[in-house]
Amino acid sequence: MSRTRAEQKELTRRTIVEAGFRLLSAEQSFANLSLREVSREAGIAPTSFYRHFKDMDELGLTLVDEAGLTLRQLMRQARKRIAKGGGSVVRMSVDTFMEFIETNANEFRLLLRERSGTSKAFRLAVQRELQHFIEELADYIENRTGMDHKNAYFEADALVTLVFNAGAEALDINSEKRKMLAEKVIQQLRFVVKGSAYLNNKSDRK
Amino acid sequence: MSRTRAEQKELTRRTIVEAGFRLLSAEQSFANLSLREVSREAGIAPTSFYRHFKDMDELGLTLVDEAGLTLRQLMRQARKRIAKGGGSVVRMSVDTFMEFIETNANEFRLLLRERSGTSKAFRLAVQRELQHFIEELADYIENRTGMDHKNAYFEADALVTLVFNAGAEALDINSEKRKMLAEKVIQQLRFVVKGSAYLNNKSDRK
DNA sequence: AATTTTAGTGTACAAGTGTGCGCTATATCA
DNA sequence: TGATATAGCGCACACTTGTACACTAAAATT
Repeated sequence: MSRTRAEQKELTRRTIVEAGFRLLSAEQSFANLSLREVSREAGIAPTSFYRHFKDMDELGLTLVDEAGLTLRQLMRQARKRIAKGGGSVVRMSVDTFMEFIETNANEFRLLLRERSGTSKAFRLAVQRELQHFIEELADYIENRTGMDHKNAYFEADALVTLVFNAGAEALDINSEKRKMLAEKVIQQLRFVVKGSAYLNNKSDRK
Repeated sequence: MSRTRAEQKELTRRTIVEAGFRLLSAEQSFANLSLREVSREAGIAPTSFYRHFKDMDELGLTLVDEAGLTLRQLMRQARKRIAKGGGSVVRMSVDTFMEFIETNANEFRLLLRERSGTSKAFRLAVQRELQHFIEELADYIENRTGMDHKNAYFEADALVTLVFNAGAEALDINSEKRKMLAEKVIQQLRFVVKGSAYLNNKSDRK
């Protein structure tokens, strides 16, 4: 059993990470979260924190990674559902994303805020997560429509930007207004898709 | 001269406001700015701060208002230039906005960050500033194209969202990459404009 | 000229912070 | 079994923070 010790360590680490997520909310961002606060929530001594993370930044980057992972998993799942023959790709993706925001509001808030936060490392980490979606979507568009890579990328970037921003808006409104919001973003995505198709049809199918 | 006193007060108030702006940067946001820090920068005693603002929140809202005002003035100026017969409306507006971000980076950062910050009052204040542009643009589109109000609004919202986000991206890159960025956002705006026009031509002109 | 108002000051305090240091218990290794 | 490594703890320290309070000088009012 050369494991019990490492296991225990990993367990405590998880406790800290989860304490971190638990403390995020509309009123508290990671930036104004203190090492002592996290330690308290995790039920460990402040100095024990250092056994697992060099400092709060290291914890923060871990949280960003995990939030990104959660989002990616959800979207992959959605893609499976789409492939299996569900409805519109656009609507399905938007719905999935909105679902993510409702059930993982604080994870999303983390990404949203740190994308423009004061730590360059954080900003880059979030950017990387978004880039992931943009490139994947760009490939999909490129294959699907045959348009050149650059324009496919521009289109994908616009789509992700619009959805992400709608997500941010969703955080502050009640479920009544969310219907209107969903309608808005879907229409906006249609604008982009149609506009891109129109501007790229030098010799294309519909 | 029943003024000297009120004048002096207003002067000190300005000093505080400007100290606030001066302390904002890529590395420091308004959220992690302390009352004492601002007072120090303004050259007054911490307790004197209260003669002008109830608390840091009140100062913050003032800063948001002023940043919004600056942006609005710049855009109004741009519109005049456009009316006088300059080039493309889209390119002109984007150029003006990008200019704002270069010469007023910290004002923009303030808007960008507080839009998703931990204070609802701040978020609303920024939202109000953006709404201003969206509605103005929506009216313009509605008059220009005759499309219905809702779709004009959706289009305007998408355009502002895309430009604002490009601004956020611009903050972290060198002027070499900004060219590519400008190209990207302009193309994306074209997507939206064309797509919107296409989807709304039940009986329209070009 | 006497009185009142007020912008700005300095002191003080309680609360919170990150982190260095030395200790303990116990899992791991030789 | 004896030696070693280490996760977790408590204490201590030097800082920073917001703000209450009593004060002063001078502008404004009477």
